[in-house]
Amino acid sequence: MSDEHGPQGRATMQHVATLAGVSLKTVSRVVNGEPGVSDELAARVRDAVQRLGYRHNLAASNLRRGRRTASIGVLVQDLGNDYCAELLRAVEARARTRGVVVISASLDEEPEREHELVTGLVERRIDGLILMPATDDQGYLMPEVHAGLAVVVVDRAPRGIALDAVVSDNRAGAANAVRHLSSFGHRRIGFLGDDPVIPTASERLVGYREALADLGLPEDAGLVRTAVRSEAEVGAAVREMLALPDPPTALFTARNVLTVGAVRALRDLTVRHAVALVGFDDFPTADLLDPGVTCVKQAVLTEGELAIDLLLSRMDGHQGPVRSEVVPTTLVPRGSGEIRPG
Amino acid sequence: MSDEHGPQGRATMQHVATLAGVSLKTVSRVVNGEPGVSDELAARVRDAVQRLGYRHNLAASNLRRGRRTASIGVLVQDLGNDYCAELLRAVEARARTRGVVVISASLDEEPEREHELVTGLVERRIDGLILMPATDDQGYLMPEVHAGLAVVVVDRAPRGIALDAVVSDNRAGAANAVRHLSSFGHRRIGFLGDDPVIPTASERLVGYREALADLGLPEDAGLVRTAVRSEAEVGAAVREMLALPDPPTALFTARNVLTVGAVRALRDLTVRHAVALVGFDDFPTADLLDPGVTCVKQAVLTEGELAIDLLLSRMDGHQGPVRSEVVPTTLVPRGSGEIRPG
DNA sequence: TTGTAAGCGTTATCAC
DNA sequence: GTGATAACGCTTACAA
Repeated sequence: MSDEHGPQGRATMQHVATLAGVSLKTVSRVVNGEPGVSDELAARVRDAVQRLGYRHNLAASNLRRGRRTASIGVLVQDLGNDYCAELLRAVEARARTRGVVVISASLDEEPEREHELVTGLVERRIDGLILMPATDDQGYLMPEVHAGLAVVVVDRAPRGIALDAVVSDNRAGAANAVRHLSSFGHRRIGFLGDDPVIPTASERLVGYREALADLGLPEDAGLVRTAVRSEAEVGAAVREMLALPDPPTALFTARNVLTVGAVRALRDLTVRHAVALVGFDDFPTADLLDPGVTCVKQAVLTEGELAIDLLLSRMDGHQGPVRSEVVPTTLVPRGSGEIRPG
Repeated sequence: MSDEHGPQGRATMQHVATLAGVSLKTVSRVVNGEPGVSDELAARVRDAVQRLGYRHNLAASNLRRGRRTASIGVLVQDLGNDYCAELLRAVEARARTRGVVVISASLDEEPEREHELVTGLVERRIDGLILMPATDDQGYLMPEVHAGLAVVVVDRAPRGIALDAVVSDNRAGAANAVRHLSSFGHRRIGFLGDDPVIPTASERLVGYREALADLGLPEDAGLVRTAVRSEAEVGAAVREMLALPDPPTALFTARNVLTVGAVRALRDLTVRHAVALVGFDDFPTADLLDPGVTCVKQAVLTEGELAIDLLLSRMDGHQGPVRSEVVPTTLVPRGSGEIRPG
């Protein structure tokens, strides 16, 4: 509460020891709650700690102990995205119970950032890493894993290296969306997705195609738009697709941002009750829109919990072979996906 | 890429030096890009670094250098909330340009967690802290600030200590919402807000009351509901309020989660086009709902940038008096706030 | 250009 | 019980 020391710099154990009139080691014992210190000295030490505003220096402590830093990194594409934010929350909750702090950052699909951030985190000696990769090869992590870094990849399957992973069943989820639309009579279903270099985007496209093939529906190249990145771009894509001579009667959007953009476009075109829509990845107000937006919901909470559990087990020394969890999705019908062709 | 060392433990500079056949100091020079090392030795060192998978240990480096850790903490209420997530993104973007990593966590309005997390971060010797307080007194930060920790408080004014702060103009924003509704003929405007121990909640309530007084409208205790915490609770509150003998013709919800809950309730009651609604704090699909939801929008990006700029300036040694930024809000009319009384 | 010594704040070892 | 001393991995002086 007081200020025995200057406005700059922290008191060290030595300062505390001097003020308390004891040795450095005694302070260390008190601070670490080790037994074998008389009540009187312990009290003197605690008093000095208070007066100096002493705070234990974990960096120095870990350096000497050779212990872990009790910190993990979580690298996702965009902390502003609901999927990523929820994932982080799930990880954080579980990490806190272990006294582990979470260093998080967004990659924005930039491989460069992934490299930079991983380097920064490794130099800070994080104990574990949960990664939603922006690179198309995570082989560069090999030395880190070898040196004892625990790594779990989420949302996208790891490439170029065998790592524990947690992913949604993207193919099955996408295929299910198409089958759902087909069951309501649609035969011309448009696909709007991200750049297929992003594994989830390509998996969802594969699922779309598989379902079309299964259903005996022809694939029309004009109804497939990939590399649609933003809400603005998806609006233009929807407009173009619906202006085709033989337009689709239903749309499947492969990411939540694209779904919202498509809803906006359909509303502007006043066809929101005429063109069916199913989106991959849920979003908070999907049920409040008119019509409600039918979504393929990912079990984000489950994925986050699986990821942190896998990570913690590795951090605890688990040495077994790589584990891969594929988490099923659920289709939530809300109206937009149950519109019949006009 | 190779594994000269075991699956546990990291190579140190000494290992590199031995393998390269040079002194420890030479390795240090190469790793830190200091001049004055012959090309040949530098190459030998780099080769050894590669082979051993050596990574610079920032903790040890900082310990000796007495330098900063190039890390900051960001403690918000809920990383899943759009306001918090956007704030974090803004902070993160700016921090990255300075090589500063961000350790983030959610407090969920629990003072205990704030204390725990701050302690953990201080023990890790973060250079700065951006805090959305869950405590009603941040005086406990005094010794940390004194010891050189840079702190900026966001969203809620600091209490019990003078700190740099960035807050929305909650009173003016709330008052503006009420005036807006009044200008459309409403005289009975319901208030739904959080627990008034939360400063933003009480400020918004004050703004509501001030506007009523200014407009010469009577305040009806039955139209004011505080301590509404969740989406579920707000639904019940809306139902009760609208069941009153003399129900409100308009609602003002003081937080985005409550706004969404109110929209859901109004829809379920099939009065969404009959009862006006203005919400404090914008949310992503507010324009897509039917009617669009009129919101008092906070300049989150601006707030985040101001916060990190204030923090960085303190971290750079700025010693001036405490600065307090009050960021204006904007009312965005979208339909729900322009409904006239029935 | 390269290497040696000491020390950053802490803890482990082993004496007193 | 308590305290000297060395050491963790690194960088700053200062020599060579």
